[in-house]
Amino acid sequence: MEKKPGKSKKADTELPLQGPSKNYSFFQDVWDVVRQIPEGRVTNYGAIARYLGTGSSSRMVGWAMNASFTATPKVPAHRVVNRVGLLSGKMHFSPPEQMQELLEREGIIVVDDQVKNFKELFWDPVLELQ
DNA sequence: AGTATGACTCATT
DNA sequence: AAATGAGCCATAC
Repeated sequence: MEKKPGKSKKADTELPLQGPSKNYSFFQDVWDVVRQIPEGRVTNYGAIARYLGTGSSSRMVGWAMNASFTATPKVPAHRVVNRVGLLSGKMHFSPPEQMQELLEREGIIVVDDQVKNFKELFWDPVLELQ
């Protein structure tokens, strides 16, 4: 990935919302949301980011997941996939297959690292959590 | 201190 | 419709 300093589009359409940076509670907030994902359901990074008001910082949700392994109580990080239902974070599990295994244990079908029936299993915190 | 790199996503080409 | 570019911002080097 390249780094580009010049900003051109979309900057003025950004919403101010709450202050995201230097909030260490951001990780905690992410974990709290993830802990509320029901068994057998999944969500994605963008939805969590939107729910927390950080809109376009879905990457940071990924970082929060990366740190979630050390979190207590445990965070069901395996229930967070990318926007098309792909298990993009499986390589970060102890054995990478663990993520799929955990999902299948909850009745979720995974084929080719992708959650089947993703659209119906999708749990949107913005809608479900209010 | 500056560059690079992501468990991402969206708009534009 | 696939590929590219561009924001995002905490860590790593």
